[in-house]
Amino acid sequence: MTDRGQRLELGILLFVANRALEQRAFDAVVADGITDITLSQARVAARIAPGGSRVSDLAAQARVTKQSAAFLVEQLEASGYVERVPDPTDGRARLVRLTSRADRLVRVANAEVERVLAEWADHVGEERLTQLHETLRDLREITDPWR
Amino acid sequence: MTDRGQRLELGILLFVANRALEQRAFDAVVADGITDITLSQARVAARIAPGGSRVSDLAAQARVTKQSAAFLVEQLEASGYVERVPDPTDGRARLVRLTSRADRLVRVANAEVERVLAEWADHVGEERLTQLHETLRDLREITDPWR
DNA sequence: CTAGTTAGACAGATTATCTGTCTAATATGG
DNA sequence: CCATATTAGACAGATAATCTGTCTAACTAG
Repeated sequence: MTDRGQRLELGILLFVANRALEQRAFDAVVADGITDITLSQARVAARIAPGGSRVSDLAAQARVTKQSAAFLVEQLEASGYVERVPDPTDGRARLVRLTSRADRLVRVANAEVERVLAEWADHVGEERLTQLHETLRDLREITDPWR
Repeated sequence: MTDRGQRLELGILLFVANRALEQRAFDAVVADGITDITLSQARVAARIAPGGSRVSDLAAQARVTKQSAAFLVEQLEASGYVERVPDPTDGRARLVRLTSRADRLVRVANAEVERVLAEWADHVGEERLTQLHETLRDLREITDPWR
């Protein structure tokens, strides 16, 4: 059974799992020879939508101020991983998009995430991992103001 | 069903849930009038074991270097939330312990976490929340080198 | 068309984090 | 018991990340 006292550790458990996944993906990227990106930059890059995202949205999703997000996007742009184009639907905004230079980065990171999830599935079973995912997806409805 | 593509978002989901919980707890502390602590400091403080923890252990659990952890502990000590005492079992080490000044902090944060978890249980059901917790606890065996 | 809001740029300061080095204490293997 | 290796944490210095506050241009709603 899971009593109240133990429940307080849920935050730690979420942190540990998230951090383990993130670190494995980032380490794989570095091991692949991609060393001109930091973990903070990668966190922002990982949140860029297929068609491009606004800095404000990235900031909201990464839970940092838009100034911080803009700073990281600036560096990603300098490294050539993203480009900023005017948003056709809003003259104030610019869309941040991944460039082709980011392809390898994305591929390597995703491959490692798949590998980690396979290990997780081995450990707790496919079904429980699926349940974990679905519960978190449902929780997002009340924990994430963005989307 | 949860296909492979969707699985890649698990990292984001873990992040969102963790961050939501952490932010709610921290906001509650600030709302209670406790403003002389930062989120980073609180993260370290939340990992101090009942009998005290070594800086090295806190660093490992918070996934930062021991220099970073030492820096945050130093500030927590200056604010009076923790004290450092020699570790009787190891002459090199010092144990970081919460002081009585931290009591209110801990109480307010824990109360808010309980509140958030009650909301989560309302949203996905007690059973699924319990499953979430148990799956994450099992995953910790392979994702957390510490403990 | 006016008032309010939003996107992002700019400036400046603070906070958090890292790498590298050092000393003292502990643990280990012969 | 001693030599060696490891560990805990302090110290120094540099860098990275983050924040608050302000400003302009562009959108939105009444």
